[in-house]
Amino acid sequence: MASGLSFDSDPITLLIPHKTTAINSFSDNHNHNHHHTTLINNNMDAAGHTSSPPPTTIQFPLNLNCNHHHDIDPHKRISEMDFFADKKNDDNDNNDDDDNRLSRLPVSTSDPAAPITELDFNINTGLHLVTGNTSSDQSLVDDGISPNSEDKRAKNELAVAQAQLEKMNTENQRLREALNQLTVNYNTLQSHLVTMMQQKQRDEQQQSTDDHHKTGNEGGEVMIVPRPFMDLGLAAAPTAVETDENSQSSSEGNDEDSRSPPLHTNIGQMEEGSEQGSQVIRSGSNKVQRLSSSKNNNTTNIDQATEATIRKARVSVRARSEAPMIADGCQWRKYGQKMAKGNPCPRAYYRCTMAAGCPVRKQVSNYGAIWKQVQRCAEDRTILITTYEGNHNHPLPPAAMAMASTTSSAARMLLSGSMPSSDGLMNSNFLARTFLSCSSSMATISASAPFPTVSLDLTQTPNPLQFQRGPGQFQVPFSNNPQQQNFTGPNAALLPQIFGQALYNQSKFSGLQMSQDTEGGGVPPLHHQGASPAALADTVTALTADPNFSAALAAAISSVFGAGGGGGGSQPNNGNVTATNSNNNGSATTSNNNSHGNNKVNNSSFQGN
DNA sequence: CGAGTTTGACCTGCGC
DNA sequence: GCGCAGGTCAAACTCG
Repeated sequence: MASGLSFDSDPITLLIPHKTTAINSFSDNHNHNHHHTTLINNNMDAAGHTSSPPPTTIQFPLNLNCNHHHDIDPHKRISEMDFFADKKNDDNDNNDDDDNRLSRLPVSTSDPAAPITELDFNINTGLHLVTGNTSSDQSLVDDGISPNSEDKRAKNELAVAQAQLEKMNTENQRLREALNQLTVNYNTLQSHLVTMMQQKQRDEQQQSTDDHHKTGNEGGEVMIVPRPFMDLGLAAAPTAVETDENSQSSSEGNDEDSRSPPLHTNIGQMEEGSEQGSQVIRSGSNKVQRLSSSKNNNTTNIDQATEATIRKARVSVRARSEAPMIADGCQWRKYGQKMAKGNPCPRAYYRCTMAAGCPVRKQVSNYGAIWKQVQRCAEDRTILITTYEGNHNHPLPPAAMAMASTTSSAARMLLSGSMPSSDGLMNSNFLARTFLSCSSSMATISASAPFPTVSLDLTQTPNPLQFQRGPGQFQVPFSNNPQQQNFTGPNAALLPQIFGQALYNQSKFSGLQMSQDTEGGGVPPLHHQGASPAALADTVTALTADPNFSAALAAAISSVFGAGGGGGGSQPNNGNVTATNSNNNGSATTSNNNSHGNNKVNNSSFQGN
């Protein structure tokens, strides 16, 4: 089992020391690979012979010790011989050999009679008989009237039985593999089915949307969101691909082009700019609200409403940082600022500028939100709430992708509950589940108005011991941007890498889970690709059940976010990942302005973009 | 001069 | 219907 859950060089390797705890927590449920651990515990408990509660574990040492032929205890011998006896008796019914039956009795029952001693010895080394006995028996048979003829015959039978056993084992193995393969195929088909159903649903919605769009252009009042650009809930790779056709179909009469050059490959602004002849394309989100609330009362109201709800799903990341904005790997441009009621700090509105028309927006507010929620002290200005909304319609750097995947997965999980990850985003889904499973105080879901929101609270103070973990644990790859290595100490810029690392680890973990299932033999792999949400949840739960995991994860992230709070933010980096000196004025209301060198808000220096 | 930010005004939805 | 609050726009402003 220890080898089965080996995390190799992953930072999550830190789980290993606590693995036994986790193992014991769920080994009782479904993993037979853990019986070795259980066996050890039983043996330890067996010193008193009374403290081993479950009698079921008694059977497993027999299987586990099967490789040690010299350690066969009487129980094992009996069980094996009984098994042979049954088989032989079945065979003897056809062979009608009375002598064999008679000679077999002592063998099968391992009768402690005298003749059995030698036979017993042979049995103990019986595995060698499979290959060696035939020839030796023949040589013995050449003796003709040897007094040991019955023994020879018995050995011969034993060899045959042994061969049969091996054959059966082989076939059993083959069947097991077939079962595994079948299960995998089943899961794959199920995923395809779900994908196709979703695709069909989207197509239908798209069709109705196009109809609405046409009528909206005619009437000049209906604003249609063509496709889930801002789809946090159903963000998937195909979305970006499908964007093109949607954009082309909806690009007509788009006034958005007046502000930004037409870019038909990234037409996220179509989402907002469907109103023909409208002077100003305002309030994209409001349009979405309009879409969901009043305008679409034709056929697919429920679906539209659902999709609108999905579209408006938000992911709020609450972190502790002195920087005015966390670095999530994207370029942002501030387009507004508003004083929120009851919030002493204004809320800043950002729009993704990595691609023209990217619909992703985010709101950044300081402690105000928490102030409003729990009346926190005003000194706690390190609390930063970043709310993401929308889905990028362009390629993202790895760091940004990690964050985007995390947020979108969290939103998807919020909206879909246990939707199987048929879209290949199971990894991020896993991470989201991980986050949401880590702690109830770490992740909260607010389905209340106005929009369903997943809040990832990364402000929880982790276990201080987690910070003492050695290098290599939660190691953050800086290779994406060598310039970042100039930073000393943790930095908010590391967050995407953390997420990405977690994603990477998660993918490896899923792979391990797979192999574990296939090799365990006891548990059919029913949840390889997240096809079984419950099983996946079990896995996540098993992983996150270890408080050290959540603590370590929170520690890593909090250490990233809390760079400023912990004194690591000596430099006025202010969350700008770029290695250039971002002369952020430190104002709480204006974030990342005038980042000289690269005028983008942040994170623009990722390689390869 | 270009790019990004600031900030007042505007729009919209919602509750009373 | 009115007022409030959230969200957005765009002219003005800042900065390199």
